[in-house]
Amino acid sequence: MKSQTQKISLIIIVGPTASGKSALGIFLAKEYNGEIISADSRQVYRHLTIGTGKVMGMWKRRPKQDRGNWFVSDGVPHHLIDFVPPRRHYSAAEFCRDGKTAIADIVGRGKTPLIVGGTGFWIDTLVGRMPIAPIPPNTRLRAHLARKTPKQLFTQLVHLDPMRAKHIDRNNSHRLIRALEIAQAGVTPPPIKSVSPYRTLWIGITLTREEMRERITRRLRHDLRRGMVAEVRRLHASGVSWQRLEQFGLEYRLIARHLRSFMDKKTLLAQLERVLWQYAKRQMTWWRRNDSINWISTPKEAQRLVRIFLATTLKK
RNA sequence: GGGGGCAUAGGCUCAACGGCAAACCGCUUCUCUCCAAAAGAAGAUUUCUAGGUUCGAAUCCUAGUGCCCCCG
Repeated sequence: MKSQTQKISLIIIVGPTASGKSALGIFLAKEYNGEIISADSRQVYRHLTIGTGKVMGMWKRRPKQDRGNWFVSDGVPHHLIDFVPPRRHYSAAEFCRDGKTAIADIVGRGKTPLIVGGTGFWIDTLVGRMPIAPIPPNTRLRAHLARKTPKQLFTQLVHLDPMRAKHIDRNNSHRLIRALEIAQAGVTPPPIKSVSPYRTLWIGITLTREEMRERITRRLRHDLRRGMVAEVRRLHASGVSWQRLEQFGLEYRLIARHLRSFMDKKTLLAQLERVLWQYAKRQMTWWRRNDSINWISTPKEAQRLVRIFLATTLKK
């Protein structure tokens, strides 16, 4: 049993798309008796496999008398991956909640949790860098507000929650609607800064621009050869709407358009490269302002950081 | 060989009575309190070339160059 005052140690691996996060995660998990919590807003969905770059894995019965199954890749259990039906929505708040449970579960069995993934926002909510309001989505309200212009939404927010209105992006309907949702619930949002219950080691994979481009292209070619287009066709055939595929973004959005003949194969390839590149840059923009990240370029550097990190835990 | 048309940013996109050269996409950078692979913001970059007319030219005139079309 850990003492109440001792924080749980977390290893977090981030990096732009196709940078090799998953492989590094598995490598470190094997090396240091870890289990992986995937932090990827698309890999949570079942049947989104090739397009999300999900690791190859199998659902296996959990050992001992433990209930349920888990997703195992290369002998390493992965949590919060491949478990949500594609037609259902899974939010950052749910990830935050489920992630905490998963961490407790892993630590409870004496293992080290490694959070690995490309969705920076989700990771930040999980580790307490970015608190979120415990107000569930209100579909009816959202549908109602969706018809208003950002200007109208902003005006409403000024009345309901002037503090929030002060800082919000007044052109961004998504954010305005969510802010109104929270305001209507009559709950004061959590403080900007909260104390994290975790002790964290952030590891970020850096690549030169050329390397990033190369990896994206290579991975894209590989995924197309593996049948990424067929995967999207299958999803739609099984009842996932074009609209839903559109929401998934990137590969799913563009391939869905291709399947509806909005663009030919050549255009598709060019567009895919483009949006993946843009995505990778957006990811980097998110992490660039996180000073805690140790940027590394080889597994050896990561290994060294982890060794030191875990050694200092034991001393305490 | 003869006739006609077109030429505006990185772009098989595209606007501008002779009066501040716009838009869209891309590019660069940024934002982020439940759609985050989402959504939003800011910025850089342009009138084919050489002359002429004019207070003033992307716009009118002349020539050149390139592309397209028609007639032989």
